[in-house]
Amino acid sequence: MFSDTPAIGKSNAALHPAAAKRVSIKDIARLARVSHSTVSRALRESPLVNPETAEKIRRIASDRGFRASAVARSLATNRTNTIGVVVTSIDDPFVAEVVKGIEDEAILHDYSVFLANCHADPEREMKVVHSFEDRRVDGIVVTASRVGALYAPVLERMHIPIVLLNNQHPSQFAHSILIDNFEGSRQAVAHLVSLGHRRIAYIGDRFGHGSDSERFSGYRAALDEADILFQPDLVVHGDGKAEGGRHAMEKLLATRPHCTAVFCYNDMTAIGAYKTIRAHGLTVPRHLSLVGFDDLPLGLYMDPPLTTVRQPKQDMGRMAMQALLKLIAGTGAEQNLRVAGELMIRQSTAAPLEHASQENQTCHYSSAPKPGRRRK
Amino acid sequence: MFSDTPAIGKSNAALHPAAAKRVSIKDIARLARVSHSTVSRALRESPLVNPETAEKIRRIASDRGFRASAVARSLATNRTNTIGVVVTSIDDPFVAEVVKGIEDEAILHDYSVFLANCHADPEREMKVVHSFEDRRVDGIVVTASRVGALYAPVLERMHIPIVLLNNQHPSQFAHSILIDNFEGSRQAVAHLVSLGHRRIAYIGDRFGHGSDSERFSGYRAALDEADILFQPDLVVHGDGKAEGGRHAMEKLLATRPHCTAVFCYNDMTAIGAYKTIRAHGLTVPRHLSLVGFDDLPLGLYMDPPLTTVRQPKQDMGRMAMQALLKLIAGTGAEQNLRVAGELMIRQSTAAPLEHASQENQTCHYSSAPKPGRRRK
DNA sequence: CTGAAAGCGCTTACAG
DNA sequence: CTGAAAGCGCTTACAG
Repeated sequence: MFSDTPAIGKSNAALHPAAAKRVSIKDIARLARVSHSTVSRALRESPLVNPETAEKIRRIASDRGFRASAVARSLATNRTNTIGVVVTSIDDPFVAEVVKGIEDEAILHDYSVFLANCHADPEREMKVVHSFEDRRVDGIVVTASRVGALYAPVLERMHIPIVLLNNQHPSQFAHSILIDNFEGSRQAVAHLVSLGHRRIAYIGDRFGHGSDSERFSGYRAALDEADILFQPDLVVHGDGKAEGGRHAMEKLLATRPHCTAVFCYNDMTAIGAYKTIRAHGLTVPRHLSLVGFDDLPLGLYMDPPLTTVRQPKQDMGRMAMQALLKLIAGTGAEQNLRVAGELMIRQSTAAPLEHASQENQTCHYSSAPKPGRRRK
Repeated sequence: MFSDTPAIGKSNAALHPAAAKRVSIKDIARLARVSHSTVSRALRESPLVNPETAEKIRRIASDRGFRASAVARSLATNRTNTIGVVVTSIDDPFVAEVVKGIEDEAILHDYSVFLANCHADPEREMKVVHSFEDRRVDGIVVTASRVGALYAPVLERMHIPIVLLNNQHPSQFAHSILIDNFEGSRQAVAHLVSLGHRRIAYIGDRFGHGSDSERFSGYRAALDEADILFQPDLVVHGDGKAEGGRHAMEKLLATRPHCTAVFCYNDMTAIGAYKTIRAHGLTVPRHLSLVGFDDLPLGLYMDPPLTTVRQPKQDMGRMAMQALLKLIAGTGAEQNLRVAGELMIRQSTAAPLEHASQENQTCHYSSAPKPGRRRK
């Protein structure tokens, strides 16, 4: 029989000269002398096919290095087993860990992930989401979205579940994973209070940007709990990056009396603060205690290692994927998951100098200082 | 006409109850009273369609939020406009930057990128590559491949172009982008020599692992050029990570006489070395000069900032994508691109102490020390 | 400039 | 357990 020869590929190779002919399910069918339906079943481990036939088919397929086309399957099943992840920038250590969590979870469930940068540009973010729609991904996760709830109308017609991770747009969205900024910050500052600090500064992100206001609220709350008067001049703003932290710290060092501790919007801000502190010949934590937020690997290598609020980035990534999986399965409810941070106490925080030896470097604004420490 | 009503979606919605009916090219055709062929052409901006008709079709499509299925198109065209990137781990600052370069270049050419971790496990690496094959990606780039040339036979039948970036398998492969390890290391060490150092240590990766031997050769070459006798006890091995750097540095500090400078396999190794050096009450670069390799962002935040050999990671990513594009277009030649590193001189390197003030911390092994400096 | 037709490579009721 | 048939949503010669 002619149709039996190992010669593979139809004459349409002429149509796409560049593309090498790939063996298809039909080729395997011909070789195994069965219908392509049977091949399809055998390859998918359907119980509907005779075990011996199935084995034979699989052997032939494997011998030929045959791999069924996921794109053809997707067209037939209306599922791609694919998700899209849009990130601000992949070369951001925070994002990288989140993506790792997503990918690890995705692969467990036989999903592949598309990755796209949007450079924190809302327009690009929408563009990327649309390109994912074109690809018919089964779900999308967006980290640090700048669009957030504005998606709602677009999503309506897209029919693709989306979950937002640390949405930076100030509005609610049906499905999201969010770090508990308030509680994380409150604990960080409470830690400083418990060490005896009373003049505690806050270096925020750009004013009202991102999670700045939530973290600021946590800072305020901790102060209130300790009956420490809030001092507006102890609040300055950076830009969420080292550069901003450097400048903000300069401002802080220029105001008298000095603070004895600084809670930073995030680790990168703290990294910048270190630099300024060193430049002034001061030492952490001897002269100044420093706390960050995020727990980037970087903080571990600082001298001294940075006390910070850990965001379980990888877990958050996994959670996002799991939420997506539920939504895809149709068993997902609307929800905004709040993830707890964890205070990682390292060597950048200690009791203030004045505590150990009454130095004159700082003086008290707040009346009636509480007894040294305060424990929960 | 019945077929004219805006009612969209065929009755097959019953088959996939979960999947919401999507509007297809046929629905648009019905609304525009043209054939779906014409819709296809109009949407693809084919000159073969009447401008007015095209405009009308596009308007209708856009009103309905219609987005043509890339998967259907892929099946028809035998191109997915998709590439796969396999990385050891995405939460590695080196990898992240490379991926960014790839993605930026990909998006320019309307390509989407699949990302997959392989955890430096050759088996997983092959698995991931096969999953990419299933997805019919047009090309694949593998960073720090552990399989390398072993791919050859598999690739033969896969018919998917692959380019390797910093292949870690000690063998040649048709298409690769590689940093010039030898020359980068040679320059790094020559820099130390030029500062007056003569007892220069090398902390490698695990012996013979990765690019260790190439970087070691560069070290040797620089020594030879300066007529410095190679001292085996000045070569120790870490693991390419901070932990290994710490231990290796301990070993180095335990051998007498001390070295005055250390060239590290990479930045992470150097980061570990910093820690040990500080722990011994010594200071960089006063007591010891330190040079890394890679130029991770991290190095900038060290105290002092780390002198290192920069790998143009993003550029290398772009180059990999460009090479892939050529291969896909069929205009690619076999080639192994060597990329030049760049010595970034920062504050972790300086003249040795003995130079400034003859201290007794080190003594010379090599006979006939050359006159202090040596410039090219 | 337009439409009818064939085809891409699978899946899956349907009928043996 | 198996095969023939229809369909997934596009593209693209082919013939007007």
